[in-house]
Amino acid sequence: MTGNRRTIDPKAVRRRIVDAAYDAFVTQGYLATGMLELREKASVSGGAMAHHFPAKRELGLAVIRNRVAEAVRQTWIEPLDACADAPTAIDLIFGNIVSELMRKGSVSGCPLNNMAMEVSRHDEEMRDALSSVFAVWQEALSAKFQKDIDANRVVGIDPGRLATLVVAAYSGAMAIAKAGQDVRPLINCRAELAALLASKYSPTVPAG
Amino acid sequence: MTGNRRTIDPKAVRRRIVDAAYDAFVTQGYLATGMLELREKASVSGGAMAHHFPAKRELGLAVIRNRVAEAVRQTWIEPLDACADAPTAIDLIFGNIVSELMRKGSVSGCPLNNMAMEVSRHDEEMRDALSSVFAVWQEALSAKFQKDIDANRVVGIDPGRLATLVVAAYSGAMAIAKAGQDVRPLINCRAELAALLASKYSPTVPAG
DNA sequence: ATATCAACAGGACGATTGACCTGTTTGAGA
DNA sequence: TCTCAAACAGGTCAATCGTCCTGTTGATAT
Repeated sequence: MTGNRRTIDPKAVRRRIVDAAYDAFVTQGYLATGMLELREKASVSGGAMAHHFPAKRELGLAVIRNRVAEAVRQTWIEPLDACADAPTAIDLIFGNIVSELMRKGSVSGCPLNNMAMEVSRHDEEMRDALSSVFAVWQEALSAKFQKDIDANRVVGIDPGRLATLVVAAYSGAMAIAKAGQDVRPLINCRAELAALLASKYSPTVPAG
Repeated sequence: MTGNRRTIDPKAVRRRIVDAAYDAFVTQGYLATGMLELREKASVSGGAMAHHFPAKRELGLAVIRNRVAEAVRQTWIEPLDACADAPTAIDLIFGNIVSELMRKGSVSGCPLNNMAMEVSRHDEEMRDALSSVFAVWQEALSAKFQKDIDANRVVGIDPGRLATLVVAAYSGAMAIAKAGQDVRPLINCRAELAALLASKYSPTVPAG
């Protein structure tokens, strides 16, 4: 019996490491997570870890560029493309997040925001990677607003500025929700943003 | 010569430590700051540090309850009390922050947000302390909106919900600004919030 | 078959962390 | 004046950090 044959599968090993790192970085934080802890979670030896990720910061960069960027794409950009207009998409996205948080029972925060707060001051390369994810997110939202303008669904808005506000409101609401372990900030921001967008999308005139 | 007389001034020593800790926690982060580093910055011995703060988390709690809460009070609650109405105050506060950040040339982020992201998942007592600062902040803003309602300056708004949106937009904009080392997210959110509040404070009627 | 290198195992490395120790000095009350 | 607890000095402690080492296995090319 040669049952303890060594399995050579670099892609799978690398994926296990990055998966474990993404989960740990998002829930516990980058600095609070040790390489030894990740080795155990991913069930890889020190040699394998060093082979794929000689330094922790390379693992951090991989998590940002692969997992965090993908998470933003899935939760925000895809629904944006699927919905008819921006307000519908934004309300749907907030609803999805709120539902999932209530199901899990705890608020671990926005992955992008979590990592950005912690590492952006220490490592310029990570900061750039995180900043570009924010930029992609905001530009996708801005483009959606622009589409609504082109389709005459709305007039008199600044797509870029409005996109910044939505992204900021989401990130901030998630931060407050995380600090209080309470989803209500997200619910409140969802309602306020919906009302704000509704008033912009349904034209009004001054009454004075 | 007895020139090296030991100076006994517990209040001053404690204040030096907390000052150094607040500065370091806000700019570098809680976990990224070592106790030895703080001892050097505050020029205190290991014995003095252990006497005043036997554990790091007690220092963290002191920073949150004394310095972070005070910072929020000064930058947000005081201008809120000084201004005629909420929109004026909010625009002033954003303007102050933007000016100071442009003067400094770097964005270290919102002190409350920075600490909340990092420690709220590890220490329940710190999380409660941070959450209560968020609550005080939001309630002060909500009370100001209520005052404006009582004074007939505005109608048809939900003070609590609107306060949540403003706090979230500020926190989130600061997070994006920090990640990109760029004040424009704050400028954009300032403009959008000003427009939003202006439309709520100057009544409009549907035009369709 | 043999050479070769990526992939992996297991552990050791120095550095640094937060905590805490014993001993000394100071100021205030008895 | 004497006592004693608070305040402080200086250094040590085990634990853990991230990194890297040597050695072995497996797949691939020739």
